[in-house]
This record gives sequence, structure tokens and C-alpha cells, in this order.
Amino acid sequence: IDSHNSTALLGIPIETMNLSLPDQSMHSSSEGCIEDDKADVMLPCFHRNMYDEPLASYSNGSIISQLLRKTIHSKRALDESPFYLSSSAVADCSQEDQSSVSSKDSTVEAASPSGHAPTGASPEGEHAMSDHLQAKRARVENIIRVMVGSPNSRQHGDSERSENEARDTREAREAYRENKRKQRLPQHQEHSASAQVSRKPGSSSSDNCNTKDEECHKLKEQLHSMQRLLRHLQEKFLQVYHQEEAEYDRDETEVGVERDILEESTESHYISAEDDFERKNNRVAAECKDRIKVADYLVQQRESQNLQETLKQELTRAVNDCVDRVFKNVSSKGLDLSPKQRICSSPEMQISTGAERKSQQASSALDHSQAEGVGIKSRSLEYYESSEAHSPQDQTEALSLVVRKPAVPPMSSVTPTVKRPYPVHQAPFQFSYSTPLHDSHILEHLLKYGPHSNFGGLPCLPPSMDRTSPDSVDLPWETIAMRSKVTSSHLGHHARPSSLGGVTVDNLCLPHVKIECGELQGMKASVSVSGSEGLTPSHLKKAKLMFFYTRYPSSNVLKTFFPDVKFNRCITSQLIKWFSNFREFYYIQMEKFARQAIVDGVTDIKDMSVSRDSELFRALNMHYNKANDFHVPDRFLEVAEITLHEFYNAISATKDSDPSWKKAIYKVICKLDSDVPEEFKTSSYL
DNA sequence: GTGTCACCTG
DNA sequence: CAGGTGACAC
Repeated sequence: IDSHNSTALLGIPIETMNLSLPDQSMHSSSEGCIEDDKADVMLPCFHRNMYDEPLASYSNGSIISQLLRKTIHSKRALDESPFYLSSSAVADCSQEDQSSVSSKDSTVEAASPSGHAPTGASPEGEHAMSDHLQAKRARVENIIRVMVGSPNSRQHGDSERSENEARDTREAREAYRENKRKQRLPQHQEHSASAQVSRKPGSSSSDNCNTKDEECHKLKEQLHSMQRLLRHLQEKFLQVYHQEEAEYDRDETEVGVERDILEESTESHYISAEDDFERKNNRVAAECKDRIKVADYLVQQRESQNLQETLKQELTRAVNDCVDRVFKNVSSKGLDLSPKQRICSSPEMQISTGAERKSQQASSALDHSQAEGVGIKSRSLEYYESSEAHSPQDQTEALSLVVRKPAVPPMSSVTPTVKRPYPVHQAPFQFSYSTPLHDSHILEHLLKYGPHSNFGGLPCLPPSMDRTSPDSVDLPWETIAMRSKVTSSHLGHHARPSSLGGVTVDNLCLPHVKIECGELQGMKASVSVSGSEGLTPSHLKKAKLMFFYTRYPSSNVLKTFFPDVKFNRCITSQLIKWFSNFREFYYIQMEKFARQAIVDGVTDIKDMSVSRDSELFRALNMHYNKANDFHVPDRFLEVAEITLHEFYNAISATKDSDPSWKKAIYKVICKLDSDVPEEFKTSSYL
């Protein structure tokens, strides 16, 4: 509470801290898990004042709403006098933070984006205002987006966060108007940041390699960068609003109207999802309504209605999109898609530009750890950075490739894809805007656990246990890069179904066989044939065993003993080639052992016998019957012995000087073929 | 011209 | 084990 109050006094929104702290402490020692993250994210939404920033975590579409709400809130706080802050700070955490920072200027500015048309403005004036308003909104959206996606907001340690916030507060006061909004948004991130921090240890639980010192150092670094970013944003805000303020000075009543609109839209969209949330917020909402409603409906109903419609549309769209994404994710999970796929399913708009990229990447990765785990985020981000133009859909098929080749940007993969919910914004500032991720995961959580589930209380599951995928496990930033590389092994360690074994493997080998047939026909045959009709490793093994009986099988023999193979020129040639290779190895061995015998001083071929114990036999058996699960016929031993003698004699007679000296031997051996047992004819022999 | 084979290479 | 090549037979 102390820290809380102090922070509030400093004018820093600490709502997130207040709400998240318990969770943090709870999760700090535990392993980071998605659910926890989600819980952290969710808490603000459900336990906080509706007007705070419930929408901030939902979607880009709600940004305007968020701004409006904030403005209203600030306004209210202003109206309520300085005491509001102090009292609320102790009593209601959700309100104080906002009110603490609020000032009249800030209120006006904040309100400006949404509703500025002064009462009694002429129609033309209103129209012009609406245009102006839209332009203003766009700018504000961009700025907020930037702030939301601000890089370093996520990794602040609790202790350091205080310092950071204090600094931010000072800066904020300097640029008071914008700061109010800024502070909140960053805090929203901070909320997740805190969650992130708490989860870190857990995430790295598998390898407790991250010391606190390291974390602190990183957090500090990120804090600094975030501060820089914050200053930059403040400047931007000032620029925008100074311009706007000169022209449009907002009536406070409008703020109330807007706020009311926001209330309605917000409630309609989200309360249904979370009754608990509604209950908690009703109290606050009632208060606000009492104060503001009087002024609300006195002001330009028309504009407010338009605004209301717009906001509703935005919210509806955002919600719909979220639902779609959630269902996609769920369905993909049901299909047991690889983690990677799932990862990419929630990428959303991750657009980073220029110098901010790096920090952005880090922050965004951490930022969304709540929902999906850092690894996922980072990967998705990488993907978008590497190829911004690509839509997630484009990645759909690359998964397998990516999976096997770490070097390739894994991003290309996966993704079953979810369309980017909203068009990319063309703002001068394009930081990653990851909010959509939040909403999707929030909804997902709702779908999975129901609206009343306790996000904060979710059990911390062991990494990769009871999680949809290992990727969801949160990891420290340092490990993200590695993880993204490791992704390549996803197929292997994750879902590589044992079922992949037999048939699949065989099929994989098919190309081998088939490619040999240059012609389309052959390709078709091999492809369509797969398994039963094409040549598989099983067929190869069978051919090797047949070699014990026949070294020079005829085409007819082959066709007879490979009834399950759809023969064509390619297949036949392939089989012939196999036996050719078998012979090659066979004769090489024979020549080698014959020469060795000569070297060893063997003078009588009677001393050269081939038995099952002989080295020659072992070599041959190893080659043709590696599994040693086949009883080699005695006839083969005889043939082998004859062959060895032939080579010995030829070499002894120095016939090997003749380039074609082996031909005579081949001629002899080819006559020694015996019939292949009938059991080889059955396609299921092996 | 086509098919088969041995040989060589990777 | 596959691919390529040359020799050879048909």
C-alpha cells in the first residue's frame, strides 16, 4: 500500500501495480505460465474501473474508446477536486491512479480527440469538427499504439519500476496533458511487464540459469530505453495537442457524453463476457454516471450518437475478430497442430520500424508473454520484421520446412493464420501494436475457462505440461532468440507423432524412388501409388533378402515377387538398379576377400570356405540382412563360396589384368540363381 | 533407339 | 544407394 500511495501521489497510475502485485507475488516463485500471464492481463480489465482501460487490452479498435474513457475519468477527477485522489488512493485503487495525474489541461486534451464540438455549434462547424476529430483520433491512435507497444515497458522489475515510474511521472508532469494518457498506457504494459517479471523465474525454471542480477540488469536497460521512448512520445503528444487545442477547446460536458457512450459500448461488449467484471464495475460506473449523466444528454445527441455508432462498430469488429481468432486457435489446437502453427495464429500486427525495432522486439516479446509466452511472440515478431509484407497466410505451408531448417526464419512457417485483424496503420510511428494478442487470448481464456474463472488463481502448470504447446511457456528474453532457433525441432520434440513411423517414413523415401523416373507418368505413378503401389523401404529390404536367392532376377521374377508394386519402366529400372547395386557390393566383397586370401598366403581354395561364421558372410549378411532377422539359405553360402573361389582363381591367374576379367565370373554366378521361396510373393511378406 | 549392365562417383 | 556414363546386345 505504501508504494502504491507514493506512486499515486507522484501522479503515476499504479492501478496495474495494485492489481497485479498480488498476482506477481503469487507467481514470482512459480513458473511462468500463460494462464498466469493472462490472469495478469485480465485483472485490470475485470477488477478495475471500467473507465480505466479495460479496452486497452482488447484491441486496436478500442483505442479511441480507451482514450475517451481516460479523458472522462480525468475530467471527473478534476471535477471532484484534489481530495478525490487521496481518498480514492486508499479506498479504490482503480480510480486514484488516474485521478492523481489528471489536470484540467490534461482533461481537455484527452477529451479533445473524441468529442470537441462545442455546444451549439453550427452543422458545418460540426462537420468540420468531425473531420478534424477523425484526424485527431488517428494521430492519437498512433501515439497510443506506439505507447502500448513501447519496447521496454514490459521487463521492469517491481523495484525498478518504481524508479522508472517516478521518472516518468516527472516527465509526465512536464508534459502533463499527454502524460496522463501515456502513463496509463505504459502502465498497462507495465502490468504485463510486472507479470512478465514475475513469471520469468518460472519460465526459466527448466534452466535456472538466469540470476536476479542478470534480470535486473536487463530490466534496467529496458527501462532506460522505455524512458527514451516515452519522452519521444511526449513530444509528439504535445505537438499534436497544442495544435488542436488552439482551435478546439472542448466543453467538459462533451467528455461526459463520450464517456457515457463508451460506457454503453464497453458494457455491451464485454460485460456479457464477464459478469464478475460487470458487478465490480457497476459500482464505479454508477458513481460516474451520477456525476456526469446530467451533462451527458444535454449535449449534441446527434454527434454523440454518431460517435456511439462508430465506437460500437469498432468494438464489435474487434470483438468479432477476437472471437474468430480464438476459435481458430481452439480449432487448431484440436487438430493438434504443431506449436509453431499456433504461435503464428496469434501474431497480429507487429509492425516495428527503424531504430525502434530492436527494443521493440524485445519489449513486444515480453509484452505478450502473458498470453502466449515470450517465445511465440518473439518468433512472430521476427517473422513480421523479416518480411513485413507477408501476411500470416503466406506462411501456412512453410512450417515443415522451417521446422527442419533452423537457419531459415521460422516465421515463414506456420500459421494457420489469422488475418491481421486491422489494417496496418500508416502512422509516422509504427511500433508494434500487439494489443490484439491480448484480446484474443482473453477471449480464449474466457472460452476455455468461462467468464468467472479466476485468472490470477490459475494453477501454475509445469512448462509444457498441460499447455497447448511448449511454445507457450514463458521464457526470459535471453532465451527467446534461442528458442526461435530451436523451433526447428518442434516437429521432432513436440508433435512428432510416433505414428509417423512406418508408412510415413516409407512415403518420405518414395520421392527417392520416383524421382528417378523422369517422366510425368512415373511421377504420377509414384505419387499416387505411395506405399502399396510404389517402392518403399520395405520393398528394398525384401529385394535384399531375395538377393540371397537370386543375383540376377528377371523382370518377371521381380513382378512376381513384388505384386503390390505397380510396375512401370521406372519401377522396373529401379528394382533392377537395386539388384545391380547388390551385385556390385557382393562382387566387391568377393574380390576383396579373395585378394586378402592371396595376401594371406592361401594356396588351396579348399582352405577358403564360406560359413556363417566367416568374416565374408558377416559382411554380406550385414549388408543384405542387417536386422539379422532372416535365415540366410545355405545355398547362398555355397554360391558365395563359389564366387570367392572364382575370384581367387582369376586373381591368382592374374586374369584381373584384363579389364573385363570379371565378366567370366559374372557369367558363372548368374547361373547359380535359385528360385525365390513362394512366401516372398506375398505383398505382406515383410 | 532401347535396354541392360558394370563401373565410377558422391 | 542413387545418379551418371559408356559399352554392349538386341
